[in-house]
Amino acid sequence: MGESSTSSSRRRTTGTGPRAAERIHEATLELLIERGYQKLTVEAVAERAGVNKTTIYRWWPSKGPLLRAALLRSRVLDIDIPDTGNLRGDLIALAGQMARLVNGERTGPVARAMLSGGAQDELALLTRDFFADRLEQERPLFARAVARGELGADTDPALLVDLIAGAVWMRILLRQLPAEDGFVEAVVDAVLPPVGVPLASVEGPR
Amino acid sequence: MGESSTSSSRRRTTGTGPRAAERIHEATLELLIERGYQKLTVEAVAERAGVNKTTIYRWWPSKGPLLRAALLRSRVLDIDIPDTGNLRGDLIALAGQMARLVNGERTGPVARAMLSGGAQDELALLTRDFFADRLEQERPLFARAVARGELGADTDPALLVDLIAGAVWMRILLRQLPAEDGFVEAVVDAVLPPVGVPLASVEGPR
Amino acid sequence: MGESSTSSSRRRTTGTGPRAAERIHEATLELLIERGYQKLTVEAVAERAGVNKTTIYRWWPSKGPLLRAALLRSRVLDIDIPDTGNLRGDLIALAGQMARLVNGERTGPVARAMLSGGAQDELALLTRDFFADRLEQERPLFARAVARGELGADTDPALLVDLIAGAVWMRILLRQLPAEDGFVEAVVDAVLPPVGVPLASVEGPR
Amino acid sequence: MGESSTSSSRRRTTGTGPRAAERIHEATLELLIERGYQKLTVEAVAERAGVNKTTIYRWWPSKGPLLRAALLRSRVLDIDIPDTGNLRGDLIALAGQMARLVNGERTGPVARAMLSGGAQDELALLTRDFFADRLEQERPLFARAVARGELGADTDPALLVDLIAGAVWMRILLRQLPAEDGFVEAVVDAVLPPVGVPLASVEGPR
DNA sequence: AGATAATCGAGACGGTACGTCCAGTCTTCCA
DNA sequence: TGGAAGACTGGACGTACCGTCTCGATTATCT
Repeated sequence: MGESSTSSSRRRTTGTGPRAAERIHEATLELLIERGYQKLTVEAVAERAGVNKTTIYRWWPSKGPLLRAALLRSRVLDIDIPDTGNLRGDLIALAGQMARLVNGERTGPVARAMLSGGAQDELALLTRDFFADRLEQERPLFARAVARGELGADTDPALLVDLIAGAVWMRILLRQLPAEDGFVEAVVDAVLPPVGVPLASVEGPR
Repeated sequence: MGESSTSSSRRRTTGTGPRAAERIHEATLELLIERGYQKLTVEAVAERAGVNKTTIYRWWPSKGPLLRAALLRSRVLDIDIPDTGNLRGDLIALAGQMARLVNGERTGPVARAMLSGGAQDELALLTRDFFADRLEQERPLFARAVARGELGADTDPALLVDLIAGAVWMRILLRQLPAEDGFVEAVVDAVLPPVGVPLASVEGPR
Repeated sequence: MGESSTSSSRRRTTGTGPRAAERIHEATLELLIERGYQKLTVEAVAERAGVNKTTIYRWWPSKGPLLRAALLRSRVLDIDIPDTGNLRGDLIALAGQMARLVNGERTGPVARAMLSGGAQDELALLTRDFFADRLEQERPLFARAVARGELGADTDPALLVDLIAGAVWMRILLRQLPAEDGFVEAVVDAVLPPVGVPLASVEGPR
Repeated sequence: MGESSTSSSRRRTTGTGPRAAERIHEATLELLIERGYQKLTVEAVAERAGVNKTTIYRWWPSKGPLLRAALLRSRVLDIDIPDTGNLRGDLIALAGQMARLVNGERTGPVARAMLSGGAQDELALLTRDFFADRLEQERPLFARAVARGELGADTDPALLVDLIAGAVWMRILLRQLPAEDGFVEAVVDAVLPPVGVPLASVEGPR
């Protein structure tokens, strides 16, 4: 709005990034998908984007921040907060999204990159923020569940999310096992037993 | 066994690895701890081990397998299967071990390395096998719980383990949050709700 | 003159140089002295002069002409034609000036720059003109000597100057030897033996 | 001798330089001649020599030492000490060699390079040593002249050489004037006046 | 105690990418 | 509307490691 108030040709790029920012971001993601985070090189990004290497270094100090910017500008990390009317449905939808993120042809490499660089590298910030943002976006979902009486008011959403997301990432990326049918449901049900219906298998005293 | 059938000192090294294997493994782990997986270089390992670079390449094709060998020879990835007499205690002990593995000064870098290289790199095998081995070792624990009646016979131990381990790794390594007191208990209790008490009514401190 | 005929403030700068010409010249000479010709960069000059690089490139095509302009505006290359009353005294004074030019803290780098760029670079013009100008200024000195009968009318001043200057530059800049006491006198006397007074050391038939 | 005493295939290269030293030296000189010292790049040398850039950097720290090595291995800087039977003839021959060195199609760029880098750069050592070596080689020439009685025993050969060489370099490289016929003779005669004839009366063609 | 493998070290190499500096050009804003 | 600033392409820098190769020198077992 205010940006275009004075003149249609007002500066768009200043402070924002290089003129070829979009091509650079695209090239970055393409190469991430093709080669993985470790083999992603600034040099290759520059070449594919048809841009000089120095242009990239002028705007991003290294591979990590570059990828971070590319991911933020893209929508691959966006999530879609479900609202199915009940907690179980919402969580299953969420878990399904995660499984798809982690498995997807285009998104899987991104998830892997978060593992690769996320624990110590320059990507650590991205990873932390990604999960933190997700959690913030998911809070209303849990608030609705509390309002519906499906969840105690003192339940910690972070814990539930960590359990579900952790299981999905663990299974698919670290264990490298396929997520069979019913996996996400099983995960959700494990942390969220149907109200009033004890797990059929949990008969004995625990 | 068969190897030493003829003589106690007979060909310890042939086909097994370089003479300086031990120094190489030590150097590898030291450098992993100091620099992290990405900045771990074969060249530095060779130098610190006082060995020629070619010697390392003669025995391991690259960084991943080298680190794999070093980790397998070390005991840092070993787990200690608890037997506290009840499932909850066992799982809390297990989760505590995981948290320590992931947080420890010497073991944290190893865990991070598994994330770094584990999802696609040459370390993927190590990661997969590590978690698979763990699960195998943990099976008796679950068998005891089933025998005690704490768990249904059809419960999938893998799911429980993925939930617990996933939450721990997610929280500490990806979210990069500290594991506060009570975290592991909360994780275990979340997947293992008090008997006969529907989740929705569990308002008490978890 | 003609420039200010209409108005005192009329286009002082047009065609003359950038507004910050003085700062740029100063910065150029400072950096030449600090770093030498080869490491003198337009970029550094711009930064030190507090001016954008393009401003410099608008006015001078490259490093050489820039330095040339800076030197011409400064007085470091000026010479002072001596008039001691006799040729030997004049030449010794001249040679002394050269030695000081070549050795001086502020002027030495300039002399070195003329060597560095003078033989082929963009500074070649400067170098050629510098020595040509010098020679023109020195001609009266030789004319006086001829008038005094100290020199044959057909003596080539250029040759004498080349011999003297060449020896000084050679000794100090190329051989990189100090100019000891008596050096300039020896140089002058070698090309100009005192009339009728054989060099004390030149006894034998030459 | 001792090197080949044991076996014909004994190591030839150790400590001497890269295997492709000769090709590298050739490429260096070629490029020096084609482009001049300033535009001589290690990268281009590597490419022309069919060698990787790192190979060059493994052996020489930078352009200067590389060129120095190339020049020393080549014979372009060699001089040929004349022995014509009299001092004047010897000096004229020497001065002629200098003029040819400085003017030659292949040697001129080398001389220019000595000016370019010789006064302060990494080539300074080369320049200094080149002229020092020359002088040492020329000493016998002057000794012969002294023995012949053409020169006083206390004459400083360095001074004569500086005068002659200085004049040649000055005239051709700095003044950028051609060396007309008779130039070297004039130079020599200027520092070596005809016996018994005071300078002022030397009217003849010089 | 030698013969014979296996193993190692030293030295060098081509190659990729790094991150940086600087040259010189182009585009865009501002006074 | 011309001067200045900012962004850009492009070339080279010098470095770190990669993974490979050759060749002689060591070890360690075998007979």
